[in-house]
Amino acid sequence: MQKQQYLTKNQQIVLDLVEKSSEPLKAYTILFNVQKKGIKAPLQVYRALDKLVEIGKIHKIESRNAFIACHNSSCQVAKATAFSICEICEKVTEISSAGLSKYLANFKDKDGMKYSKYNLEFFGLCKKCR
Amino acid sequence: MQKQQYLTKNQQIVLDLVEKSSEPLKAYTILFNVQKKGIKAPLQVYRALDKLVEIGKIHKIESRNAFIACHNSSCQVAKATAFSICEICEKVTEISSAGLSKYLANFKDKDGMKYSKYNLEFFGLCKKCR
DNA sequence: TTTCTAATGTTATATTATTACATAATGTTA
DNA sequence: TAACATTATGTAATAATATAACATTAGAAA
Repeated sequence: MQKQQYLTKNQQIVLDLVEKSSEPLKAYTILFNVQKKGIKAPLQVYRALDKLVEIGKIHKIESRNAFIACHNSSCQVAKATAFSICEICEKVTEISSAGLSKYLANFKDKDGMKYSKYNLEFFGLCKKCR
Repeated sequence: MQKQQYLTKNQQIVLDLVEKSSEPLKAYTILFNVQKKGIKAPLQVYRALDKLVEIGKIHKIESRNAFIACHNSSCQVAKATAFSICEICEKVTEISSAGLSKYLANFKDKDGMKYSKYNLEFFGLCKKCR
């Protein structure tokens, strides 16, 4: 097999669910919701999630152990992600700011090291919760 | 009780261990290493960690579920953290860049929202692993 | 067709984190 | 000091998150 061209059945089932959701979903919430589609075990979910993250279709919100669909058409690979997270209602929004991504992509540390990947999570209160 | 002034026994034991470590430690690794000091249960470790994170003495590396001592004297509160993580050797370094922290502290999203807190994790290869 | 690789299915288990409840220690207020 | 409030502790049980191991299947390439 060369590079996988289409999503597999399990990957598509998981992606459909995550895309329909307005909030980040946890792995076991996903599992519960796809059991009627024939996915029975955690590992089947985690494997689909791993692949979907790898190809940039979804992102993991690390501080929440939850997964959200990518809403940034330019994320073909999961390598530069930024989110805002409301500390009250837990609403999560993907930030797409050209300025921010440019700044971070070019950021060099003291040793002049540049990075191939980053994940940024901002916390605060969303409009509604303020 | 007012604001706690000194660390408690368990907090100090956990902090000592994390500060001595050259790499991020996982909660159960900490537990294993402090059992000789009388800490017996996971919860005792997690409670100490929670407090230490809250007061900024340590930080959690979210993508690794591990804890590292703060090496940035200005981190009195855990509200603005940035790390570089080597994807091969897993070395983690806290980044302290005035430029970066200023940029992120002032970052506003499309709605003009500013954030009270952020966590940024950069990934790449460290000097040794390149 | 044979081979290679990726995906699947399944069971079991490892790892990470919290709930619940009882007790002790310390600070606050009357 | 007594009564109280708050924070920390100890302990057992369990919940939530994630992976290992192994057998099988499916599709693409040689």
